[in-house]
Amino acid sequence: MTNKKRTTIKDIANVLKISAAAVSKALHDDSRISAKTKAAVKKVAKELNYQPNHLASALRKGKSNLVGVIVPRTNSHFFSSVIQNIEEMLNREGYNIIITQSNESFEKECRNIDTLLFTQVDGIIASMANETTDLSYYEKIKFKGIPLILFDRGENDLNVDYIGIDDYNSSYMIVEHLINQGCQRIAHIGGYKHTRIFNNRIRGYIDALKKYNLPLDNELLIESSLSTEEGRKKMNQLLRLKNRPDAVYVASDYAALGALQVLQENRIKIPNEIALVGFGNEPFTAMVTPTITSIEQHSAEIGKQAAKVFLGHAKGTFVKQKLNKTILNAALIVRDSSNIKRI
Amino acid sequence: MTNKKRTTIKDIANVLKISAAAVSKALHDDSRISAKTKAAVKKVAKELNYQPNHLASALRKGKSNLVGVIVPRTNSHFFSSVIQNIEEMLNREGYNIIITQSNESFEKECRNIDTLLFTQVDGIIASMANETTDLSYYEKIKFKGIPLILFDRGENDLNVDYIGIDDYNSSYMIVEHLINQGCQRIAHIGGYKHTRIFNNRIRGYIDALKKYNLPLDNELLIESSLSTEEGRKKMNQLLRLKNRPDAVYVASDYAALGALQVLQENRIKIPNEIALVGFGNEPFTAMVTPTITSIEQHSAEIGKQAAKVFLGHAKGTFVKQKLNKTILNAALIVRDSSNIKRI
DNA sequence: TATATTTGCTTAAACGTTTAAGCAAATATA
DNA sequence: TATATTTGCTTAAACGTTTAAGCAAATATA
Repeated sequence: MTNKKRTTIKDIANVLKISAAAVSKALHDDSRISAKTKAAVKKVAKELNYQPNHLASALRKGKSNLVGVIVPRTNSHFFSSVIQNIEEMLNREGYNIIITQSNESFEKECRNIDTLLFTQVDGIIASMANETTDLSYYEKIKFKGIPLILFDRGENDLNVDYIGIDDYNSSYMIVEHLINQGCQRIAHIGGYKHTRIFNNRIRGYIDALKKYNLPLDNELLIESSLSTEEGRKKMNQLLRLKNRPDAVYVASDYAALGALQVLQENRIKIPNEIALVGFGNEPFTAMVTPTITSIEQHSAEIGKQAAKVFLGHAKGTFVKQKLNKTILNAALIVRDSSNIKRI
Repeated sequence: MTNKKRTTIKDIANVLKISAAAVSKALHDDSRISAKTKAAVKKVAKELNYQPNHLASALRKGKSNLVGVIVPRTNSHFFSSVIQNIEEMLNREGYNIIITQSNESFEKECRNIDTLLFTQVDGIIASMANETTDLSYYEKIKFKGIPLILFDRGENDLNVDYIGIDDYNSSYMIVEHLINQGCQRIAHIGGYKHTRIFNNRIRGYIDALKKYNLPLDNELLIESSLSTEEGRKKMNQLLRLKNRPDAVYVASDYAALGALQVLQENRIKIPNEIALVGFGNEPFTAMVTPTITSIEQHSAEIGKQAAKVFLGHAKGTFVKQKLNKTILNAALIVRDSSNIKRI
C-alpha cells in the first residue's frame, strides 16, 4: 500500500494543462498568477497529496533551510533547553535544525563540522568542546561564508557572533555571596583556563577575593574537566589539605554534585563546615539533599537569541561576520548548600 | 576572504579536459576509470578544495542520506545515549541524523514528522510521545514507503520494527525483588495504560502479585504522566491512605525522584518504612540519597540495534515493513532505596 | 482610437550531480 | 588474422524545482 512515485509539480501541471512554472508560482502565491489558477493548483496539489521536494528547491535556490547545531552533549538541561528554543524559533521561519554532539571531543567536533558542511547547512550554531583550542575547523566555516554563531563556550579570536552570560560577574557574585555567609577560605574547582568562559570565572573568583582582602591560596584554585567524577577527585584533594577550605565554588553543577557526594561520605556538614556552590542551575541541584546553590544561565533566552542572530544573517540584515557579543545577566539561586544560618 | 563560488565537478573536469561524468566516476572509484585519471581527479579535487554538493547527489539519487530521529526529549540519559549510538553507527555508513524532540506532545510530534518528511529523510527512528494514541501520522510515514523503526515507546498496531526491553519481565522482576525484601503492600505509580510499555509494566506488576498470592489493591495502582512533579503528587496521594504501602514501584526514575523527595519531607525511612524502586537507571538514581534501585534499559544497545535495523532496510536486506520485535533483557540494579537489611 | 502598461501565463535554462547508453581504441581470444 | 571482449572514456538526459526573459491578451491611459 505504498505509493511508488511521489507527486511532482509536473503532475499538477499535467492535470490542469498549464506549465510547471505556473504551478510553482501559484504555490508560492506569485502576484502574476490569477486567483483562479492559484485556487485550482492548490486544490489539485491537495488531491494528489503533493509534497514539495525540498532537495530540488534547495539545490535550485542554493540554500538548504537547514541549520546545524553543535553541542558538547544533549543530556544536560542547559543544552537541551538551548536547543529546544533554537528549534522553536527557527521552525517558525521554515528552518530545520540538525543536532550533533561532540561529546567534548575535539576530534568528534571536527567530524561534526565536516558533516554539517557536507549537508549544506545554511548556518551553524555551536558551543565548543572543552578540549578545543585549534580553531581551524571553525575558520573553515567562516571561509565558506556560512554564518557561524557561538554560545556559552565561545572564542573571541574567531570574530563571530556570541551569546552567553557574564561569567566574570557571575563568578564574582558567587564569591561575594559566600563571603557574606561568613566564609573565609573559599576554594574554586574551575574549568581549564584555556576555555574563555572558565578563564573568566577564575578571574571573577580572584578579583572578588582581592576586593574583600582575602588571600589567594594556590592550593585552593584547581583546574579540572568538571565531570562528576572529576568533582569527586578534586574535592577529595581539597579535603586532604592540612588547612581545609570552608567553602567550595565549583564551576559546573555536575562536578559540584561529585563534590557533594564526597562531602557527605565524609560526614561533613553542608553548609556549616563547608559551603558549596555550583554553576548552571541544572534541575538536579534542586533535587539533591541538600539543594545546591547555583547560577541560572537563561538557557531559553540564549537559544532564542542565537536563533535570532542567525535569522538576521539569513535575511541579510547583518552583512558580515564580526565579533558581536550578546551578554545576558545571570542570576544567583541561593539554596541550602550555601545558606548558613547563624545563631 | 570568503570564496563566492564553490568548486564543482565541472571545474575539475575543465582543468583536466575530461567530462564531468568521468570526474564523478573517478571520485566514486568506478572500475571503468583508469588509475591514472582517478589519481589526477583526486589531486585536482583536493587542490580546488572540492566538496561534493550533497543536495545535488541526493536529488539525483533519490535519497538524502539523512535519517530522522524523534524522541520525547533529549535531556534524559536514556534518550541521549540512544541517540548517540544511533548517530555513531549511521555516521559510519555515511548517514547523518536529524534529531527532533516532541516534548511529549502529540501535536509537536506530528509537526516533527511533517518536518522530517519534508526534509526527505531516508528513514525515521522514533520513540513515541506519551500522549500519542492517534497513529495516522505514523501511518503516513509507512504509506510513503519510508522505513520506520520504533524503540522503547512503540505500538504493535503499526506493524513496524521495534526495539526495546522486556517491560513485562522487568516489572515482574521488580515486584519479585520487593517481595523478597519482605514487602507486602506494594504500590505502583505507573504510566498511562494506553501506552504499550506502561501497560506491560502494569501487567507485570499485577501478575507478580498474583503469583505470590498478594491481593491487588486498586488504590495502590495509579496511572500518571510520570514527571517528577507527578511523582510528588501521586506519592502524597499514597501517603494519605489509611493503609499505607510498604513499598512503591514507580515506572520512571524521574517520578521516583519526586516520590523520594516527598518521602524525605515526611521523614519516612527509606527503605525500612517504605521501599522505593524506579525504572530506567538514569545517572541521578546513583547520585541521590538514598540511591534508588532501578532497571537498566541498555540504551546503548537499543540505539545500535535501531541503527542496524534501519541499515538493513536501506541496504534492502529487509524487504517490507512488518512487526519485527527485538527485545532486550533488562537488568535490575539494586540500590539503597530497596535494600532492606533485617536484624 | 492609438499607444503604454499590466496581467497571466509559457519557454527555456539552470542548480550539481549521477547514470544509462554508446563509441572508439586497446586488448584478448580463436 | 579476424572477431569478441574489455577498457576508458563521452554524450545526453534526468532528478524536481525556480526564475529570468519573453510574449500575447487584456486593460489602462492619453
